[in-house]
Amino acid sequence: MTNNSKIYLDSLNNPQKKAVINTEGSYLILAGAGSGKTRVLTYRLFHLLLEKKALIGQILAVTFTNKAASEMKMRVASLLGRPIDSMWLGTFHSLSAKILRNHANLVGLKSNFIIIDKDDQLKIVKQICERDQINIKEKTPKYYLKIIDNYKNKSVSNNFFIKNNKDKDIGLIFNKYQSELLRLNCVDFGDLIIHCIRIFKKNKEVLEKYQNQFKYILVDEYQDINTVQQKWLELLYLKNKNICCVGDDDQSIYSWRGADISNLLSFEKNFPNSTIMRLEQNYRSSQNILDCAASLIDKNKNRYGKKLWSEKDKGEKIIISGFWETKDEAMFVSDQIEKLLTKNTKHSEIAILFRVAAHTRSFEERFINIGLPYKIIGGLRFYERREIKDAIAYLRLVNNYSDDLAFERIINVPKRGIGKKTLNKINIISRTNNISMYEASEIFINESNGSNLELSLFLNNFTKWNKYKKEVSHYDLLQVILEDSKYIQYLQQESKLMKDPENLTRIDNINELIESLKDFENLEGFLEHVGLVMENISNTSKENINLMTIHSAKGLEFDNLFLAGWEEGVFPSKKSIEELGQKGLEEERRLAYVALTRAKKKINITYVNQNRYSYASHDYNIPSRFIDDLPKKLIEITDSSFIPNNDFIDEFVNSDDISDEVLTPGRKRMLSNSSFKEIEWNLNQDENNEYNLTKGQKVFHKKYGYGIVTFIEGEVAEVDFKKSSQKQVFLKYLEIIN
DNA sequence: TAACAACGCTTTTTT
DNA sequence: AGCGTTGTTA
Repeated sequence: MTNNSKIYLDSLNNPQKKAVINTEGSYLILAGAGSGKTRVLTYRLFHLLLEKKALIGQILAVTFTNKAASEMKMRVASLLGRPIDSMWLGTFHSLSAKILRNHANLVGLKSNFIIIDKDDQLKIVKQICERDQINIKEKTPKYYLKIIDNYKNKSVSNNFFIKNNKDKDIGLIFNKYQSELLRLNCVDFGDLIIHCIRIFKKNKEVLEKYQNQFKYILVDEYQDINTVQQKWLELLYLKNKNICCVGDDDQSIYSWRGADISNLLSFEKNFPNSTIMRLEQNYRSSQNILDCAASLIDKNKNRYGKKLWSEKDKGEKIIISGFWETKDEAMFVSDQIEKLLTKNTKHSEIAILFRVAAHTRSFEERFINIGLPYKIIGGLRFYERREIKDAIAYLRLVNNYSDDLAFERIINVPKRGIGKKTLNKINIISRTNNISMYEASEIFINESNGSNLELSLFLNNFTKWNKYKKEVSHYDLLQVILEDSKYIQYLQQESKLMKDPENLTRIDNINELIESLKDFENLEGFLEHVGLVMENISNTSKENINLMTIHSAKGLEFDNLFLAGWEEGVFPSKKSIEELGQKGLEEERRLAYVALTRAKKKINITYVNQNRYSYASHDYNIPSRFIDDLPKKLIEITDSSFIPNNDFIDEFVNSDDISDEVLTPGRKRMLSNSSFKEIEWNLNQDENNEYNLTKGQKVFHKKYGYGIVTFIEGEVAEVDFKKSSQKQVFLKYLEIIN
């Protein structure tokens, strides 16, 4: 190979180049945010192929999400100029599923096993509790499931689990849960990997086959892998011992899912003779943003430590704004966004990040009002919607009559008068004869001389659909099924009754599902995809503003970033701190670090004083401590609740009646909307005159709580607050307490 | 079996 | 406050 043909290496800096061309041995690449990690990974893959170190099928590349996998696949394919479909590139789960399908019999499964989701898992646990009469008052099925799931992130052995739990019920439930999964020919997410490891350990020849096949292993987001995944990697690595893991300890944000940074910290132990490399030049963010992020993450104690630097300009300060209510926050952000849009900023370069998925709501309302296009990434996942799961359950059952979980889901949807009693009888037949519910219901009908008309109609339909399956395309099949089963009719009826406005979109979702079916060659392919892909289908090429949680923003970047909900309790999450103390706080801080480092140019942070959860409206939130962690010189704070004359309010109060020019397009649209009502600004100065505040008066303040007035001048009072020091506050924000 | 009332829990993050 | 789950009744 001449140097000429490696021209692609010229676009890399030196550390990056080293990370690409050192192919033999074990490497840990500590890649800071925005340091070109993905680039290094794709180039490394490309390099391996170009240098003929390995064939496409001899590389194992593990990513964190399916999205990342398909993106990498695309990038490498375009560098290479040919498709790389035969590369083993995917998530731990999808790769494990692929392996497991080939050797399912070795762990007592059939190769057409079904991958179940949380709902199905929970259903099984519930059934077990019911059958064994386990009290679920104090410890709910959800709790048991959580323990099982957590355990499956940590260990491969079932026995260990039973031995180490004092709670007898958990051991019992765990055992029954596992045998129930086997009986139903199912696996949960954790099992996918665990079964693989079991196969590897018990069957040397299988393990060797894969060990020999995978000459090179690549792992992305290494900081977020759990103990079981680490074991999986170690087994496959042992033969060729070429592994390259890329990660950033500062961006580990999945400990609640079993991610264990100690994997990263003990890399040299797990993969002996390894080399650690660092990528510290940041190509993404302005210097100010980097400095802010650095000063924040510096507060964490448990970290490798690295210093990111950039050749970019200082850039703009981070703007921090506080509001009373969530709708004020949404309004401010949407106005800022409209300003950006008038400056020809692309929608796709704008993102709003949330700690909690549910908090997108007030923003959505606002965007719908003013007609801004947005999309929610992550959020309510498409495949988790009720109607989608129903439709898929029909498909699952047509595809495989012994899919009992699918059977139970749709046997009475839409209502066929087949309730608990009938179902119970079928269930008993199924269990005593060791047959599927579907077969059991055939027997049930024969025994009852076909008296259950609805049930026999249901079964007849399936016989019919099963025939269709061979004759028509899978998307036509779904259409037929949904009509024959009167499912569509049922949705239409529901939406007519207006019980739930959601029902209108349900039919749209079904249509979208039928459309997306066309992307798959056959039904089996689609069902495999659905089992593994928990992400939304994003077929919208339209320009949209991006709304998502910080977790799902991992790996992404945007010019303009809005970070909403930076309040104590929300972010850092109260729950996280309560459950894990200092550790929890550090993870929250890493999350904040991830959030900040998504931005290329500009960051707006917002917080809201009033508690977001109105059912507990007695508490008021204070700004996140993470705001205090940012260097004062690099930020600008505007808190409308304390400075009523700030720009934001001026602009709003005046803009409606003064000048058209200040009106953003969205605001115009909204004002022309008859149903729009102006937001009530709590700025009525006259009210304050009614306050007869005197020195020594007990008062309540929404932000600082209870206190005693020590001094009054004009509109401002000095108050000695119980929970805080002496503060100067506006009279109008004080409530008199008698 | 289905409809309705009562109750209690929610708001962390996802393959 | 609003949802889903459980219990009660027709």
